[in-house]
Amino acid sequence: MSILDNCTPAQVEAITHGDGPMLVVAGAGSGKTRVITSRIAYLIQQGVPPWKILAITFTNKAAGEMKERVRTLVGEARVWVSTFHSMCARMLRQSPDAIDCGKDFTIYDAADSLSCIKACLKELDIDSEHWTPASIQAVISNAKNELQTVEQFESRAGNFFERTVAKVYRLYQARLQQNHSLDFDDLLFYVAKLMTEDTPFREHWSRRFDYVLIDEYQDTNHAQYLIARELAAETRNICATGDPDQSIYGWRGADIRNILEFEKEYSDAKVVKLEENFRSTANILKVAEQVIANNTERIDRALYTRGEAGAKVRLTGADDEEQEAEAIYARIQQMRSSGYRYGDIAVFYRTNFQSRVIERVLGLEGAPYVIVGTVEFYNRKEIKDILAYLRLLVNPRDDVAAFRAINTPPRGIGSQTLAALQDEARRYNFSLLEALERSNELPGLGARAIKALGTFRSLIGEIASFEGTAAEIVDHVIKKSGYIQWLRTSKDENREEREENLGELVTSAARYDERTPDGSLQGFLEEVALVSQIDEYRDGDDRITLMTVHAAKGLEFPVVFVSGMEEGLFPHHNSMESESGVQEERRLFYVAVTRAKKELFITHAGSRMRFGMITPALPSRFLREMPAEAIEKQTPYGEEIEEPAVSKTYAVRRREKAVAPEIARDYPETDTFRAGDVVRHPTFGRGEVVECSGAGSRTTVIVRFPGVGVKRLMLHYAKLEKV
DNA sequence: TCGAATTCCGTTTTT
DNA sequence: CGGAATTCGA
Repeated sequence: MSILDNCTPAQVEAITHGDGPMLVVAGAGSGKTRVITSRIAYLIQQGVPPWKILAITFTNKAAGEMKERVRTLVGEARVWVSTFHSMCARMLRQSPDAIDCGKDFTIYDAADSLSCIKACLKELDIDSEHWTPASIQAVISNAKNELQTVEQFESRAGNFFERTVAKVYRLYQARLQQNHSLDFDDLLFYVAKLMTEDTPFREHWSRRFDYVLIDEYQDTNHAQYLIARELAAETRNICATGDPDQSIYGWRGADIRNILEFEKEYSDAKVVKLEENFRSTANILKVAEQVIANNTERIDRALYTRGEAGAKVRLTGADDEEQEAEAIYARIQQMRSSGYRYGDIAVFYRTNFQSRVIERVLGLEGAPYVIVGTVEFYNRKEIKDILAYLRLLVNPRDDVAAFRAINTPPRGIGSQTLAALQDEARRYNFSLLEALERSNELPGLGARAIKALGTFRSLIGEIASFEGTAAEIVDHVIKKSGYIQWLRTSKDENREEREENLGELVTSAARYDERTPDGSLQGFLEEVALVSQIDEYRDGDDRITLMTVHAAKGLEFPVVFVSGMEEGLFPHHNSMESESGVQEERRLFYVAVTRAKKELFITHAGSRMRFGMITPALPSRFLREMPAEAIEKQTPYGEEIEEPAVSKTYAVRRREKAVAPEIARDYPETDTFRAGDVVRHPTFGRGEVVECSGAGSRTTVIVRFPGVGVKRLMLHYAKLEKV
């Protein structure tokens, strides 16, 4: 079978493009991934050595699948297919002198980085009400993505907040270096710096590949843009593919200009547009296209399909999230009776917490499902605990790991002892473990503490001397550290599940050993650090897939549910203040809709439990942007709602009075209520305030609604009016 | 120092 | 509501 079979002329044009830069602007469902894999196969057929081809994908899962497809097409596996992050880690490890700590560095994930930042804040005695460690982390992350060094950031810091962040950035970076650790952003940061400023490094890597292909180019940030550009500098055979309408990572530093200005960067670039959609029915595509047309910051283009109209997109308003989940379950069963399998079905949501209700209802009903993301496997407490020991074996200077391992399970090393140890380490510029080595002479410690430290010291020594495969080491650590014994005797209600997870960790190490014969514990840990949520997900099982819209990027399902379409949730509060924020949310919705092949259900709830409180919500503005002729409105029970063509409401079932889907207003936070006030609520009607407590955005009002009951509402969300 | 009890606080989205 | 941080008694 030829690589070009069943391809459209535009696809063939992209696949067979010769040398020189090329931009493939590919709409949703236009066969973009297939074009890239086919192009790789084509290049190999044309005699390009496979090891001279580099393909960069967005996730490791996509990388694996792409490699597999190339193998099927031309029986070749020596192509380098990887994500930016994995690739950068490999580049740094292959260049021993590239960074100060050489090639033996540990990769900190977001949680490790956060605890490091917390430690820095503590050390600097910064304790602000207003700035969370996470917000400081985000600012530092953005700075790194923009390639701002500590010095540059310091010189640009204007206000008090920025100057504070600058201090943290400096200390954080120093700690990372001392710990021989890199966070996610550092991987890109260092490689981008080296590619632009270090001649030997650049020369080596820009000659390494003859062809560079980058997928999801619309989601690259500045550092990634530079890395890609320099990697392809020698031959200029760069092929970028993406879709500006699917740019959904602006908050992470992704710069949509990278794709919009590709033609400026490469004036001789060939541009191929793939505008035929092969994935969705006409009705689904119509909904997607009409909604995205509301974005102003956009290149005008229209996708088309030659496929059938298909079923209308079904829109359902439920009273609350519980009913919404039940409605989804009911429609799922309906879909099954018309021939779909569980595995054909996906449920999307904007934020992770929404998965809980859906999960609960599906579980109650006994429907099989899999959640992609949420508390990912490697983020579980017990896993991170054991990983801390493993990381310490690979990199004894990893203080974040040392801090975690030293008293888990508890072995008599409390905060006092730990503080003394840290003082010692800081005074002599030691790592925590180095300070531990001389802990016998540590001043101000009691005999008990010294003994406890000695126990831990010999434990680490014992574990370090153990040799074996990654799986054997993991197993050894779980047992020797006393962790499993501690877990078994603990009162943790999830202890059995946790023990199973630890078993699963050994299994995954064993799988790594099998897959990577020349692997090491370090290799395993690196893989663990860089796996994404979606990488873990394997389709094929006959189960319903639950995931965030972000995680759904690049996937497709015959049946799709997009849930929680409410103002404040989708679009999300934090994005609603700016027009560009709303536009990114709209692109996100566009991504969600275009995942569907045959059947699309969109749902929203009139109220939702948030922070343990019922918070009312209006239908999302995006719902009003959908074309009426492609929509069918349904009750939560699946009955069609006959309504006038121009309707203002989506969610009226119980009450006759319509809730006007007007855009959420801002409510003055100071305008509080008192007991006895008579108020009106858009859903619950008239009521009397029983109690009002809290301040600012956390103000809580308890209201008794005659005939409805007593409700606890958050003033920030509740649209309460004084009567 | 430990662990149970209590309070606090959060939610975008993720490599 | 549910996990993390903090407090407090032993």
